[in-house]
Amino acid sequence: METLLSPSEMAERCEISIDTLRYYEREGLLESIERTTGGQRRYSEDDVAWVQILRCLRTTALPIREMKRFAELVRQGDSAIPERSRLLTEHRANVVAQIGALHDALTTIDHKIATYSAILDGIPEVDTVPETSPTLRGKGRRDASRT
Amino acid sequence: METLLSPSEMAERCEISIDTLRYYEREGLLESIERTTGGQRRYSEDDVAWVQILRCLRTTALPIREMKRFAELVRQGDSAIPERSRLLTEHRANVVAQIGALHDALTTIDHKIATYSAILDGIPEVDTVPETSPTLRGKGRRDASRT
DNA sequence: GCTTGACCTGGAGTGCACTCCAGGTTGTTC
DNA sequence: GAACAACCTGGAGTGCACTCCAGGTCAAGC
Repeated sequence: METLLSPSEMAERCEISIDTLRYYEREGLLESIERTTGGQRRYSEDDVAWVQILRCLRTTALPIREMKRFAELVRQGDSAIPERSRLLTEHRANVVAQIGALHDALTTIDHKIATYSAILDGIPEVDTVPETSPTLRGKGRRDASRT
Repeated sequence: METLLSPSEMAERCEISIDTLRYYEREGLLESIERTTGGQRRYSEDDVAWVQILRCLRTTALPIREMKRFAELVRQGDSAIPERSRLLTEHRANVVAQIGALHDALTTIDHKIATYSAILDGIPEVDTVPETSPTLRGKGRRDASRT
């Protein structure tokens, strides 16, 4: 009753290329994929779930090397759950840090965009320290924003 | 009165390697860096500010190719502000998408960690659909979590 | 049973963003 | 003025995560 997926179906389902699927298998991230008598791969729903975890980890920039380690721990069964938990918890901190860094960058980008809008709206020098005298500084600069 | 920084000072200040600084210069991301009479680089505060923008863009995965385009637009002065604004606004959407993807991944990771904790605490089968009968399914599986 | 598209393998190639190196020059400190 | 670290250039090398390729096999429709 279980539906098995051909490579192209699997690729579409997981939003990943067939080549990447084979690459992951070669690297040992994917194992014991069923085959037809002719030797063609057939992926199960469990395989889909596992690839989705792999994708989640890749999205969050876990290196393939670490994903291999995780896959190895999964192979070891329940006895390796504490170690798997430790690995994911450590990685979680990285993800939180990444989100933080992106938030900071977003603030910078928003500030820059706001500065551009201000300049386009004719409000002068929003991005720079106001000059205390009308003296022209900075090598005779003419532009409202250097960047 | 302006303090100029040596390459190593600049590297430390911007948290970037000297090699990367030179690489950026070669690629045209950094321009008209001052030199001593002997030919050694001296970086200004403006250079620091610009490198910090570059770093912000790299943090958010803007490709070097796009950063070059942005640098080119900056070189063109105020007339290119609408285009710069457009570029950053487009990129902003990517950053927001990245943050969203990381949030989703974080949810998945947290769920996984919670499952592990539940297993370690002895609560069975939290990660899977409860069985309607005590029949053992899934190829005689013995582990509480497949992944 | 023939066509045609999907799939197989091992291995080579790609793009990106650095990173390192050799061989020489500069600048600071004693 | 000698020693020695920091710097210079052009170019080669690296690590990562795919991605592509050649040459052959499989399977579904007509």
